[in-house]
Amino acid sequence: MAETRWLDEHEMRAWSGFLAASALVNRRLDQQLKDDSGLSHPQYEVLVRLSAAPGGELRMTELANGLINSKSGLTYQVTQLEKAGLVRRRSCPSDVRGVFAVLTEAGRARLEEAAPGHVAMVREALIDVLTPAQLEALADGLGEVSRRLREHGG
Amino acid sequence: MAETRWLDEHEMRAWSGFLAASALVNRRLDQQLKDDSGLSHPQYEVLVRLSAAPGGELRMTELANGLINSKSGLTYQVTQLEKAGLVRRRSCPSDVRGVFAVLTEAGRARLEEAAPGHVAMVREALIDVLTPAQLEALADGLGEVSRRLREHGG
DNA sequence: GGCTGACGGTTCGAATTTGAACAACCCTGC
DNA sequence: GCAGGGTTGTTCAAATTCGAACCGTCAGCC
Repeated sequence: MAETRWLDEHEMRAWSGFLAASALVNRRLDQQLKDDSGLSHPQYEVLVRLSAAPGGELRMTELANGLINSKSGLTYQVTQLEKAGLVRRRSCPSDVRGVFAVLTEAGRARLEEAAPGHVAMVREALIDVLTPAQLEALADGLGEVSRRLREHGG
Repeated sequence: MAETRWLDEHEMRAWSGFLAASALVNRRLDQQLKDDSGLSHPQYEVLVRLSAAPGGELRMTELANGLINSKSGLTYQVTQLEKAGLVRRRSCPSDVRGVFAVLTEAGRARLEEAAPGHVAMVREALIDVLTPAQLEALADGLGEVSRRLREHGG
């Protein structure tokens, strides 16, 4: 193995900033969502994805891909959402194994109710803190970072 | 309440990039650390902070501040590290309530063993993917973001 | 001295997460 | 047809997380 290239001061600053911001923003968002509308951040994410999908439904696998948690974590969250009546399961006609998660009316309503507060918090915690240049650097840089991790890791 | 200012396309790109990168990088790091040296990311963080502190020891509260997890989470992790012999607890002489977490020799050794692989992964996943300009924007922008969240939230 | 309020760390129960194991199913090539 | 290999979603046990409650202690103040 090659000699270790340690992080210089610049790199270290970026790394710890990223690490801290990542943890703090996530925590703050989860807090806000739970207090404001009784949804966890993972649950909110599921609802958002479903609402953006045609017909308000997605296969479990598609939902898990590029999402925060593992397959089993998704099963759990969808079950929770189903108990709350915000989502229901529908089996796929062309593939018996397949399962669609479908956004219910109540789910869409709940999402629309939660969205404004969520967006406001996203602005307050992250977006409105950054300069336009930083915003663009973040979009480009972190976009590339996640693209690579997605490819390389499944 | 004011009209909701939704995210425009630029802002949305930055936000989802941040969200995805945050989750993916964290997951990848945890994976690498666990496979490579049997430490979780939170545990590694604790060791790093201790090793950087004078005397290799810190009060629990100081350790919890600006760290990823809650007080009780820290208690748990320190207990785990103590079981593994990488850290030990020492009560504070001037304040009976206080507890120091002290890095043991084994702990320092384990950290030195784990560090190169960890840094390599940090580079691969994040640092080396970014341009110098992006790196600086990240350091400045996210630094400010976490500073504010720390102040405003405890 | 004794009261009051804040602090430091742990304990507790409940919720969530993960990877591995599993069962059922699809598809391809023969 | 039908064996083999990869998918799909769930189940399971174990680990981790959090917040709230808690106990002992400190500091200021009368």
